[in-house]
Amino acid sequence: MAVYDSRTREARVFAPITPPRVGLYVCGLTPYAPAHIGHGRTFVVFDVVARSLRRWGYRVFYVQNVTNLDDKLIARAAEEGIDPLALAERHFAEYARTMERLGVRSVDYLPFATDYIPEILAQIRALVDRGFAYRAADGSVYFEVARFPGYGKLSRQNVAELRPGARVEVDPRKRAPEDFAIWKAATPGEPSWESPWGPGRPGWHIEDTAMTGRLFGPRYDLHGGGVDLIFPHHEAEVALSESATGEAPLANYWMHCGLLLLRGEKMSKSLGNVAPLDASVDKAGPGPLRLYYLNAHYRSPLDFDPDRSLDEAREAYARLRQPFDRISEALERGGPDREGTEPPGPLGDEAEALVERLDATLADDFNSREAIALLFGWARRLGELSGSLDAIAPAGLERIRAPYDWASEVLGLFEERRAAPEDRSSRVVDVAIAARARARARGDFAESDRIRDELRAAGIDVEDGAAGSRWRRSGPG
RNA sequence: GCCGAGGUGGCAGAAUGGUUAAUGCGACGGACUGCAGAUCCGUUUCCUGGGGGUUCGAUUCCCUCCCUCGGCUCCA
Repeated sequence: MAVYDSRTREARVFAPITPPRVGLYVCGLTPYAPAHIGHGRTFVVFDVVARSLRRWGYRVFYVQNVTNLDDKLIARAAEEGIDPLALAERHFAEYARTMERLGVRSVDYLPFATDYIPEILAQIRALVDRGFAYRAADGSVYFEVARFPGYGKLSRQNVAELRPGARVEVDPRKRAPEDFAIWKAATPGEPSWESPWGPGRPGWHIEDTAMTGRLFGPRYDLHGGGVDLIFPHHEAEVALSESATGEAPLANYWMHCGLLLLRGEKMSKSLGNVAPLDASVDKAGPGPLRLYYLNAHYRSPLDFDPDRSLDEAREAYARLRQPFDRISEALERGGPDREGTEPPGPLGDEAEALVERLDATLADDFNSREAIALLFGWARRLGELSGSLDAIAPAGLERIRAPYDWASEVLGLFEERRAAPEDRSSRVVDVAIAARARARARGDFAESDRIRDELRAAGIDVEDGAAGSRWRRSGPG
């Protein structure tokens, strides 16, 4: 398995510190507002990373932090007149529901920043004691970048050439513009904790290193997040942890997910170009949305067009899953004891070889796009024999379904199909279809069309073919 | 200004120092159908930002220019 490490800027063979265990840490959400479709990309990508590693035998401990207290949360909560921690809780609950719908279930632990205050204070203490951090007059504590010579090695930034204040105003309490707050002095009315430097709350960067220090130790295997976090956030994490512990590197591999752009630009509240994640799951369905995300290399930027991207993904997803549905239906119809033939030709062997190839493709820096292209090839292959599936014995059907099972396990596709097999065997629908068949047989197309329209209104699509009528649920797949 | 990622057909997006540059969407044609949709098959063999260079051969490697996007100390 090889992964592109954004620290060394090259693809490297993956070797965990203590195999088969893998510590995976991904920067999660600051739940000050509902998650948008760009967040979804990052979390689906790392869901596939975790699924893949587990499939290949690694025992992954996947941690994704939740920054449940920061300036934006406090500002937003003040607008709404509620407690910032409660606001975070509310948006986090929605986020968790959306992740569940999207099939993102690989995360083992979602620690909240405010649950790690003792670890944060301990790390600040270590940094102050070692001379890497200083207390400002108001009781805030800052990390002094000039004391850490390795600063910039992750992002390859040169401190002298940065442009302070480009996006965020420079805090006058700092000794140097590049210093950053690790403890923020309390403001009346905001949540705060006692500390040796006065009451306050944690800065952003130190929450991650306090958590990983506690959960993984001074070094761990894999750190992920969006590319927009490389600087300053991840650079600050490196500086904090390596200064506090004296051990390096903090993470052996850094994976950075490309941004999802909305018509060429990053989503932001100020531009007003935010596509909410939950509504996108509603519109596209979990499977198509995952397909959309995974249909680009994770490191590439991905351009989202709200007018067409989700529709395209739905069309493609429906096409991809068609043979899978046919196989599953054939299996359900006959039961495991149904008699039948072997799959024609060497198809079963091809399926086996394809699964190996899919694993190899994903093992090459998680090239999900290439894997999807291979899966479409398999769909085409199976489409050629769609009519004769019924003749194949259950064991044979399961063999040729193997690439789809792979896609389900690793990419998280087609899970909705598995979750709701009862949709396929609704007696009521079968009765309506039978009534419509009788109407068609006697040439009563007005009645036949009326039944079809009513079924469609109820979310059932009817398809007429040579072998009779078939039906399926319409709507998000 | 500095750091980084990109520029591939109508659109979204892969890949590779070498026969027709994947895959999907869309479009077109056909099969199926009472019609439609869905599905299946086929076609879309004049697509690699501009200019240099290395090479027998460059979309791929090197240089340069242009453009877009991201970051520059609280963004997935």
